[in-house]
Amino acid sequence: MKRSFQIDMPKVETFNRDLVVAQATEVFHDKGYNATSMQDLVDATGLNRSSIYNSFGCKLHLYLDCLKAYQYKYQKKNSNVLLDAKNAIEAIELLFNMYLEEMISDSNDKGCFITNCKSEMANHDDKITSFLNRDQKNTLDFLEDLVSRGQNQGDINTNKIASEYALYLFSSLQGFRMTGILVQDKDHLKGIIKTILQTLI
Amino acid sequence: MKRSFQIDMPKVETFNRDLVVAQATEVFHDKGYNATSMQDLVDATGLNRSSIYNSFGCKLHLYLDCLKAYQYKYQKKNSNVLLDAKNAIEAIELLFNMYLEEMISDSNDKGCFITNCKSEMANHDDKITSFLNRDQKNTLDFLEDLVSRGQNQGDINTNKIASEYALYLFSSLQGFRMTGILVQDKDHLKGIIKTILQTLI
DNA sequence: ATCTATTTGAAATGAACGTTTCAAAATTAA
DNA sequence: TTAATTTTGAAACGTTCATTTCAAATAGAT
Repeated sequence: MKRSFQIDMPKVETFNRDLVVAQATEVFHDKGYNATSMQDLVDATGLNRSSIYNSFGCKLHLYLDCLKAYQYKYQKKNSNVLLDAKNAIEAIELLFNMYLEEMISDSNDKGCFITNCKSEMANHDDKITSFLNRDQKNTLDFLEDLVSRGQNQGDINTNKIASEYALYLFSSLQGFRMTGILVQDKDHLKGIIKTILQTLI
Repeated sequence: MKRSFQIDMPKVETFNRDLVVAQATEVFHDKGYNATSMQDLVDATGLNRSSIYNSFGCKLHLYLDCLKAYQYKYQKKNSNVLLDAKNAIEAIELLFNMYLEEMISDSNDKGCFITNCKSEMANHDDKITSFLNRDQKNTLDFLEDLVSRGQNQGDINTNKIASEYALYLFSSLQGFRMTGILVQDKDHLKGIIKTILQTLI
């Protein structure tokens, strides 16, 4: 722990914490939690085994840190997408397209890290389940706000209330990213996006 | 192996293979492949450790047998749904409703066993990946046929070709079952189904 | 240089892992 | 009964697991 208020300031964490988390995330995302060994993490981060335990506590805690970093990264990406969109429906399309590009640029797509976590660990560990529920709520709020603005501005229909469309989009996004694990054809994936959006227009 | 043509017919497999697979499936489905230990399977099946190896080869082979049994079970369920539907769109609705009922009847829904397998193991083991690709093709063919009939009979629109709608439904179904892991509100889930189907009408 | 805290290396912990082994028990057809 | 085969029990295999330990090395601040 850094304690900058202290008078003595001896050796300080030298490694880049964010980088280490990013390296660990890559392994966890690829292999899943249970198939990832501590040795895998030592190899991927270049950190000493003891250092990992000193700095992150345990395997599960490091995993949670990776989940949070991934969540933060994509929350930023999602927000940035909004800046490039002239309206809500285009924002949603850009959102799906962002994931599409990531999916096809990775020849062996691994799906969404958080969705994989849900599939592997939801309702098994309390901290994980809480994280997943919070992430779901965040995403739904983000989408509901987006749909709401689209409905106010007239580019999204008002057949259903914003929260209902938000849940539909949340569900669709998960399915889309699951599908991308085995379907790598860009046109096919584009077709899914178009069909998903059709309902909102 | 049973060899009924043999002259001598000594002790024959006594346990119920289908039952054992069903019991193993429950554990694999709940915990996933990697978190399931051989001891878990011994406990769940009541079989001796050696008997499992004699009869199923190895953990992965038993897992594959479970996947195949699950696949077969739901292929039958899907086919049966068609018998109760007066047209294609209703068949698709009944299909989603069948999953909905299963999801809410299980207070801790575990999602689709095969989708969880994809999330955990796709592109890691060749036999698993082959199974998943075959299952995907089966499902897409089933859905395409269904959509095609709906389009011929007029209850599904022809804005997109049947294969495109099939992929959309495949993706939507995966997302729907992923969503059900944490969303247990029946009305919310019903809303997703309605929205998914809206596009086809 | 000295104090303080971090990082490292390497070994050790004990438990759990998937899998194998094999003799004894069980079962059934001949 | 005898012969054939499966099932069982229990132990053992060697490996890997997550985690701990601790002395030595390192480095910033005084």
